[in-house]
This record gives sequence, C-alpha cells and structure tokens, in this order.
Amino acid sequence: MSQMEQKTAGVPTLKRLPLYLRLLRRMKENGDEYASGTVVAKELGLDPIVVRKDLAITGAVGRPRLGFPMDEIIEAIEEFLGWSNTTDAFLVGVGNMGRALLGYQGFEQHGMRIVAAFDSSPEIIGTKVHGKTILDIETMPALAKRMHVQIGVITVTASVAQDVANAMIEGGIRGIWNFTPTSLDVPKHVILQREELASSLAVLSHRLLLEGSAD
Amino acid sequence: MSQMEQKTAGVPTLKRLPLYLRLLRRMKENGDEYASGTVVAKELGLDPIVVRKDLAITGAVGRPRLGFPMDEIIEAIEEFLGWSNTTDAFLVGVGNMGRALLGYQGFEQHGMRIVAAFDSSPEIIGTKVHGKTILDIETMPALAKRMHVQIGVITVTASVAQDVANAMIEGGIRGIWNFTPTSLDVPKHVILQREELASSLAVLSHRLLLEGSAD
DNA sequence: TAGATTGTTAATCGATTAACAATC
DNA sequence: TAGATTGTTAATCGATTAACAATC
Repeated sequence: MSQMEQKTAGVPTLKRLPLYLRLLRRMKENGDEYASGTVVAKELGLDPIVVRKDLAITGAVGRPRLGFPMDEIIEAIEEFLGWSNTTDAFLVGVGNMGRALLGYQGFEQHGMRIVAAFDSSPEIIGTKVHGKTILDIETMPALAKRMHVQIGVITVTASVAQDVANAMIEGGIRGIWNFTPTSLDVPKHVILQREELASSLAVLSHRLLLEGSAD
Repeated sequence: MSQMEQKTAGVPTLKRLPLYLRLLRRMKENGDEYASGTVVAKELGLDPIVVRKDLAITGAVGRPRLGFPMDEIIEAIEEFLGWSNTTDAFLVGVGNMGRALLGYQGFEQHGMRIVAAFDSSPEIIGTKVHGKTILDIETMPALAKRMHVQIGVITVTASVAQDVANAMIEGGIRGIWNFTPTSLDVPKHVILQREELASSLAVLSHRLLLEGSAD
C-alpha cells in the first residue's frame, strides 16, 4: 500500500532504534498514550536531541507539547526496521552459543524467527534442543531454497564458518549473522553482520586501564 | 617499568584491534616475522590507511618496506588493551547465555578469565557447568572484594539485572559487561559495556530491507 | 496565554579517506 | 637505485551537539 521511499539511516541510529522500541512497548503496556523524546532520552540515558533525530528518521510525526502517539511511533520504528513481519532464519552449529541462541525467546520481538537448526555431528542430529529438532547440515541449502529463508546464523567452529557461509549462499540466504571470529568472504549482494565479543571486551578493557591509571 | 603515557583511542579503533591481534597471532604461528598494514588490511577487508592509523596508536614502530616486527606489534596491541595480564571476572546468571559464555574458551586470549559463576537457584547452585562449580549469588559481593575482581558479566533475567549490578558494585567490581536488555544505573566510576543483540539485528534487518527494495 | 516539545538549521567534533614526503 | 611501506599532514564526510523558531 505505502509506496513511500525508505530512508536510510546511519549505523549508530539503527543500533539505538531497538532500545527505543523496547522501552516504548513497555510504556504502552503501562497504559501511556504518548511518548516524548525527552522522556525516552532520560530513561535510556541519552541526549534528547539524539532521540528526536532518530525518531524523525522513521517518518513518525510528533505533537508539540505531547510527544508521539504511542501506536504510531511503535509502528513507525517496526516498519522502518522491517520488523512488522518476522523474517525466517536458519541457525547452523549447535554448540554452546548455538544452544543459547536457540533458547533465547526474544528474537521474534526483533523481527527474526529461527525456524530450523542444523549440525554436522551424528550425535546431535535428530535430538531436540529447546523444542527444535536438529537437522543434518547437508539438507540445509535445499531446505533454505524451498522455504525462501533470508537470514543465516552461524555458530560453528571458526574453521568451518566459510564453508557454512558458502552453503547458506547456495541456499539463497541474503543476510548472514556471523558469531564466529572468522572474516567471511561473500558476494557483495549478501549482507554480513559480525558479532564480535572480543571487540566489546577490548572497549571495556581499555577503559578499565584508563580509569585505573587516572589515580 | 614503562612510565609512558597511555594514549586514548576511539571506539571504532578499539573494536578493530582484536581483529588485528587474532590475525597477527595466526601469522606468527605460521612463522611470519613481519606484518605489514597492507597485508593485514587485505586479509580483513579493511582500508590500509585505517590499519596503519590504528597500529600507530598502539605506539608500535614499523620498518618501511617490511612492516612491523611480529613480536613487537603483537605486544604493543596487547599492552595497549591491557591484555598482557588477564583480568579476573565473575559471571552471574547461569541460564542459556551464561552457560554459553562459561563454555567459551577464547576469553583468556582476550584479557579476561571467568574465575567463578553464580546463580540464585538452589537447583543450580553446587552443580558444575563446563567444569566450574556454581556458587550462591549471596556470597558474590564478599568474594569479589576478597579476590579483587574487576569485571562482572551479567547474564540474568532482565528484571534482576539492576540488583546484580548493585551487588557487583558493592563487591568493588569496576567494569560491567551487561548481556541483558536492561539500562543499568551505575556510579560514574563504573564502566558499562552493553551487549545488545537486538542492535545487531536492527542493522542486518534494515540492510536486508534496503537491498530488497532496490530491485 | 504560557510552556513544553517538536522539527529544523547551524556549529562542532571525530573518524575516514586522500595525498605525499621519508625511509629502508 | 627502485619500490614498497611507514608515518604525517590535509580534506572530506558523517554524527553529535547546540541554537532556535514553530506549534499545540
């Protein structure tokens, strides 16, 4: 229906939008009918101007003095992120991290549903993890193609991550969420999102160091 | 011994340093004696100028035509991040994510060692997870103080995250790595690092949306 | 009206990108 | 010497911060 042009946003803005969304949903549960950028900013410890700009990019229109009507602003963020409908995902690699992600209930509120999980180990294939039967990795590309799966989550050992990525691409997967410390090579139409725990730790470590030496 | 001033770096640089470090360690294993910014950049898909600037900030000095002596550059990065000695950490909340992190072997190569894990559930306390006995959360602050633990990893349910953070601060913990979707309130001398899976998913989702609508 | 908030325009800051001299 | 690479200086780009008019 809406033929409107999808605007593009910078990465920092995109990363903050889910924080707003989570808070706004909670405020809605509490019965609030409007949300002002000021309140959102204070609640999340952000600058109000940042929040206002971020919300503006979603196309939502606020009312001076009141803020944004709750349903409109929530829908605007969901629409902007493509979270109005959840996208199907496959997960490959049922180790520690894979199990944790399979058990995490929150993804559906963030636009993604893990519809199947795969592994290569005969001991794991066929077992159930968090209610999902683990399938043979060999069957993954064909199944991805048939089900038009868009997102692939990689939680295997670093050494086989590239092979798994290749298989996902063969299956028509367009977005890869990589939890391994491997730099993947993919065609440029495939979108890569790397989850790098070491990077977070580096930021934390460096700040601890500075803080400690400030005495 | 070295009285030198610790330089400060921007967040983007800090996040890239672990990628360099991992690659350089692998190159060293392979017997390489020098590493040039050019090679590192190509291997990781980054701009060579970015790599050069990032490496410069660690204080390492390269040789024109050759690059950086392997041992010197590795040590410079480790030193800069405070990863020459591993820092002790406590983990609180042995659910899906907590278990995954306890099972992850890689943290010690990134400056952190989880020396104990805690939970509040009587069914879990006393059991072993990945070889570590789970302790009662009630004992955590005193133990943190006694052991001078610096880092606290929070993997509990969102609703109790603030309580756990408070207990950690009571125990003298200076850096908190928060895996829950809760905005924590902490004194300003405490360093917060939030791990927000929804943010990564937002970036991926938005790009999928743009790519898809480009047809 | 008075006042809080939106939305926009301008200024600042920091990161990335570009250009190039110095060096082994 | 020739050539690849470092290290530095300048230019560009984008994000954050500041200022302020418009509005209900």
